Amino acid sequence: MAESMKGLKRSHRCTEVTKEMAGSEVTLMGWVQKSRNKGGIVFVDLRDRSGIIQVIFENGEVSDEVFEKAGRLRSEFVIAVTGTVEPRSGAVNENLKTGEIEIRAKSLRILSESEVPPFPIEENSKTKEELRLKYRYLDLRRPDLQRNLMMRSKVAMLTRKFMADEGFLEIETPILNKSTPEGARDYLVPSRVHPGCFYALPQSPQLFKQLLMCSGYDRYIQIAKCFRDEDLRADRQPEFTQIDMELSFVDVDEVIDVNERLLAYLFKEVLDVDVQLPIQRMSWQEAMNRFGSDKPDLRFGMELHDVSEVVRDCEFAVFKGALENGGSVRGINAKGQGAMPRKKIDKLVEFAKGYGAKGLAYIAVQEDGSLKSSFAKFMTEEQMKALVDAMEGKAGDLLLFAADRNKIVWNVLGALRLELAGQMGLLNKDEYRFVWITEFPLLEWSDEEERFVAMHHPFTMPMEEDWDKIDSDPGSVRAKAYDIVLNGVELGGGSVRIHQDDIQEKMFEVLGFTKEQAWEQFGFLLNAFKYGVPPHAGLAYGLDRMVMLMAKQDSIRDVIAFPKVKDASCLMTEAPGTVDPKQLEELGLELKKEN
RNA sequence: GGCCCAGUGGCUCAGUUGGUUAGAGCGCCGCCCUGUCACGGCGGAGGUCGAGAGUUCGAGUCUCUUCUGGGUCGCCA
Repeated sequence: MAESMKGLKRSHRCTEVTKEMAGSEVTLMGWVQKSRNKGGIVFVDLRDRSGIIQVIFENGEVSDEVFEKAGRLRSEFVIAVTGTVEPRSGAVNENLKTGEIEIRAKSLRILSESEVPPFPIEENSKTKEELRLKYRYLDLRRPDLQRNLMMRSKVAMLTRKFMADEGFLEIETPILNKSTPEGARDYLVPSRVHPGCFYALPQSPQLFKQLLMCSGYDRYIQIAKCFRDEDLRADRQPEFTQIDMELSFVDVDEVIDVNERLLAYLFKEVLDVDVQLPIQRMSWQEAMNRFGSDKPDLRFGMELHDVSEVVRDCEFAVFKGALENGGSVRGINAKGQGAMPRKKIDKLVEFAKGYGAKGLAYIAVQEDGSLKSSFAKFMTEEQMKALVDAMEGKAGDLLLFAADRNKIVWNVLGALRLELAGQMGLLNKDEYRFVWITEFPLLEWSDEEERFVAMHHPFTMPMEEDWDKIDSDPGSVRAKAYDIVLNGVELGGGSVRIHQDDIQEKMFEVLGFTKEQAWEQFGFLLNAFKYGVPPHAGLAYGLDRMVMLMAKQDSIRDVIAFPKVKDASCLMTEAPGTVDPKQLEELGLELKKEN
């Protein structure tokens, strides 16, 4: 029978009780982590979000009624205990923050009983995620998830504080918006009042924050929920949270400056980690050439080497073909992996094929300096030696090569580099290596759409020095766009926005919009720009990813209270669900009959 | 949409070349225990081996289909 807490008031959380409070009376409330009944004395580990403290019920010291009740306690019962703080008369428990003290109970109320939970409520759970997500409210009781969510709260709180001190205003933007076709798929919400019309949930507050700049709010921030109807990953959820900001009258450096100081502040306050400022900057081109990725993990080396010139005259058809088609041959050097068994190398080849490679060439430099290679027979001895030298290959190294179009070569070697680093144990979660990636291409060719698409978004400012090439060589125009990358994860990104209507019109033209289409989609923004628009720029972080890295987790699900699974459903609520036909009728919707 | 991994008591797992009645640890239930904290002792309950079909004298084990979860490619301005 659940008891009332009438007349009781919690005095402390469990680990707020200290040994200096010995002798005083406290009232604690929480969950029974564990009870150890010794017959004449009952030990109860009491848990709340702060941690655990031991409570003792001693026969004779408490009333028979209380002692009998204490004997009935089971895991996850919710109880209220009033008692005296005492230094432990038994052994100290080094594993507990409160290990030197205990509460000698005087009274006990069972506020709520509990069935046996379907999995143990404990740190470092080995329970399958499927089950944990079905009972997420129990999973969230576990100390590691509680720490993650408390850290997340702290990051959000500190961000607001820092940005407020920097003169930013927190302004909310709408959730029900107009759909725009560029970019990710929208989540749509049917309109009851306008049958056949739909709102779209925001993929980001992009256009609204630009309008706020037009309206003179010169520094805006929002911790904003965003929605994208795309397939999930360990670091992608259909709904996620951005720390979104926009600034007026600034160029790239000022955005970077305030954000570097924000990052340094957050990492110092939350993790006591010192971020060295300024954070390193690297152009997109350099990142691709050196790391095969626009989000390079700088915690380790294993950089790409372009060996196209070294192998230009060789007879190996794979290399020759790639070079003749305007591609390149590049390699990475996996130090000390020269003895890797053939089977494992074959697995790497398969791995590379998953990223578009047709194959993977390798040279294993043996301890005696001799070479084991998949393509030596097509090469002269001098060519092989030159290649090994170009790769800085030493005895015991494994050299891996990809030859194809640049995009594929980068993609393959970038992925391979990370895979090998993982296998070689080079990824230290305690190390935080930031880098700004700058000078992104403005446009990217889409084979599917057979046109250029915006790499960032259509409002991104091109670099002045490249603008004259917008007609002759659009692919070579760089943008005033920047990403902040941490340990190989894209933490955030942003750009300087176009505020000149002639440049904006040209952008739409290059992207294949007719004037009518552009006005149909973005008319409100283009109109706003007619009435005095300040130069502005902004940036948005993935808050979930940031907290994931800070909490040293591998998935953003571990820093989101109620995440969705791979098919975007919720195992706990079973959303999405069907709706009553009446609701559909009201919305003017009819479902297609399934065959 | 493609590829890869996993699914065996409540939880985590083992289960040999297909062969008796499918095991272990933890948890759970009962009894005992006044200094435990991975408490201890004694006893006990609990399994359509994710589902379906097939091969076979015989399937947890082999084949096919399917479901669920995870990773990833495509996708994610």
